[in-house]
Amino acid sequence: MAKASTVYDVAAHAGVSIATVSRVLRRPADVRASTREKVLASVWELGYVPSANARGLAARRTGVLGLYFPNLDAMEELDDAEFHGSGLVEVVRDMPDSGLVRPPNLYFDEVLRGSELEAWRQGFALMVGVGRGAFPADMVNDIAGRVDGMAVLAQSVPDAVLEHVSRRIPIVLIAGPRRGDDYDHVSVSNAAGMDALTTHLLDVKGVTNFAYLAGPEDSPDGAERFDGFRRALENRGLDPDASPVLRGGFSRQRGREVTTELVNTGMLPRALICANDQMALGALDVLRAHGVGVPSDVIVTGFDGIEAGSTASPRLTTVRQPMVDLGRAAMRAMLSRLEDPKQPPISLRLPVKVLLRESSEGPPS
Amino acid sequence: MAKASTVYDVAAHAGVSIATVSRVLRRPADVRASTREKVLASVWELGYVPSANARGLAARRTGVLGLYFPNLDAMEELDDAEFHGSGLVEVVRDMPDSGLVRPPNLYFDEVLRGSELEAWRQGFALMVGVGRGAFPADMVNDIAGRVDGMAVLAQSVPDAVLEHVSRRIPIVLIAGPRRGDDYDHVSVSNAAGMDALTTHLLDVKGVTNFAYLAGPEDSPDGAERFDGFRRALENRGLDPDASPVLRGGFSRQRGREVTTELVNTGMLPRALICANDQMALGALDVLRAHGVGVPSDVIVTGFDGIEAGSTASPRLTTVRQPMVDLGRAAMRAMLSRLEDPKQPPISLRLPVKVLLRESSEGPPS
DNA sequence: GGATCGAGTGTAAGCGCATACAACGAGCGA
DNA sequence: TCGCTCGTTGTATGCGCTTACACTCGATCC
Repeated sequence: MAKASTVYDVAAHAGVSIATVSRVLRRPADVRASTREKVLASVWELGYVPSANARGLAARRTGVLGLYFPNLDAMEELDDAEFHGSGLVEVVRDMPDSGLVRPPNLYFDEVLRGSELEAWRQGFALMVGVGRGAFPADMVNDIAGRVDGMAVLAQSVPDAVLEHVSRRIPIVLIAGPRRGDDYDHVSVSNAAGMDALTTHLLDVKGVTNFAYLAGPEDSPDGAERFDGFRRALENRGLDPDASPVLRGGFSRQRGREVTTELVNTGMLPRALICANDQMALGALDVLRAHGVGVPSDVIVTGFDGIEAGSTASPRLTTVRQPMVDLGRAAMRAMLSRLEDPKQPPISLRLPVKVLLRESSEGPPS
Repeated sequence: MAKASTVYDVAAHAGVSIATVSRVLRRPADVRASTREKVLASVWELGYVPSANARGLAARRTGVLGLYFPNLDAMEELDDAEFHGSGLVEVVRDMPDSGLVRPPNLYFDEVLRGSELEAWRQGFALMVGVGRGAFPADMVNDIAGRVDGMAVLAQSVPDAVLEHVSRRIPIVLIAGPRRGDDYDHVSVSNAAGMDALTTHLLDVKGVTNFAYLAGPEDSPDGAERFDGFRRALENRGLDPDASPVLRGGFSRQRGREVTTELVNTGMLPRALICANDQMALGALDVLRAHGVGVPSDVIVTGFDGIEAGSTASPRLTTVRQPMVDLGRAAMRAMLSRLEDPKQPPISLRLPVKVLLRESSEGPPS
């Protein structure tokens, strides 16, 4: 690493001009085979790796797509304790509530994988940023300066900032509400999914007595799901306002708290509809602890389709979101916009899948 | 996005020179307050976002750290079927083996999160790359040209390529074997962890009859774990070669297959030690299906500490790797190398934690 | 055999920014 | 009052690459 070599070094070493070196790397067909090999040999010998900065500057494109997340995991609060463990190994008894579980498989992991996959397929690299700290807007700006386009997760960026950076690069919104026709937008069928699930419980399982465990007030996805729930009831002539609605916070812990309330007040419904899987898992925790049978006494359902729901017992009935596809679709929309900036706004709704499992259906046959 | 504005536009609009614009953004304290505000107003009005390429070129650093993974998920094989679903919602009965489960929470997700966190803390952005396709080396090269330093997951890059790019930027190896003193290296105490777990089984549970479900031949981590297993037996005067060793492939499916063999041949041991959690979960699947009690008849243990292991039933005894910390440590090592290129090679071993759960200990008290 | 053509290569002009250095003016001490 | 310093701003250069354009030279054509 003494001093990274440049096109000039390679050109000198191979006895050609820098333009030829550049051509060998960009459009090898334009160079005579013998020259090409000479240059490649020099590249290898000098350990030459082209600077993406210089290339991007000259070519007016970076070849990078960006993905920006809000900081839902609050990981910045981790301290450094683990780096200073006393020894190499520690043996502990891990009780169900030890808090030793690892960070859950977040929504984001899959969106990220999908994004990376699609970006790669199209020949782009992917840059990720997580909004946290005092100045998330700075991070957005920073990323915006590094990429050819950026996908942004719902509500994670103030409108003003979004508008600012969108003057430089195309922006794609993932999930959340559509914001007018200003940005391309990909999301999933939240309402239709919750509607279908509720309708199944109404029609097939004959449930009429519900409680709804809602997400935080400000979640647009949560709101859409709730709408779907209400719509299903209305379609069957039931009064949607008759079902108690408990406000949660999308966390397992909040699911536990709210369910505990329900148990303590003796107001357990026949079916507990949760706005996401985490809360539903929290509900299962509490119901099991109180000896309430699921689904015999209470049916529990979630939304998202996280892995933990499929290994819980009973396995959790849920609505699976195509999160990987969400990421892929976002990148596609972005590239399509890059190709044709003047096309009309893209707005994509990805289909969801209701997964009926033992928390609503009973033991598998 | 008509045309991204530049320093020149901002300078003209604010009636200052480009140097002043640059200063306002880089070292605001060097500029008189009134000028600063004038410039910032222009920045905002013009939707100016500085080009990281130009900045990086001029400043000779990118402000980006890289993370490179091998493609263990084989996700590129996904096709586009899901994009063409017939409707918005589909309702399906999801049996335990429907294959509808989502991609597992990979090792990588957490390494990635840790990396991003630490990079952010140090004021860097993170770029990720997954090796796949015909020319993974190209991807490595591409990333290397974009970043100030790169962390690489075990065995994912050929030595020659590694050596090539390491002439341009510092490289940190994550997990896997150390390769001489050429690179900085962070890993976990695989052997010590497996040793401690096995020793617990020997001393506390009184197990003497083992079978070992090993990973693929070429996994250095797998080899270290196996060494730990053998070491524990030797330390207690047992013959390590007496325990049958089944070769797996680190996948749940392989775990199932191998365990099925064990069941069919009636050679079930008292304890089945698996080289990772995925295989252990596969073993649990099969044992449950055959009515074999865990841990009453057979004790099962894993390695890694993935989330699915903590929601399985019985919950899986395992050795938890600090994967998030692994990512963080890699970034730290990189930055430390960046600060002082001449310091001696860094080699870090992170501690692991043996988590005793119901698959070895029986029901919680 | 000279004009024409095309493949292959070189020349040179930026791309948008950071920054060393120069320039300038106001405040200061002597 | 003169020269000096310090704070503030402008000028000019270069970071490493891509690419339009010019150029060379042997092959082709009439």
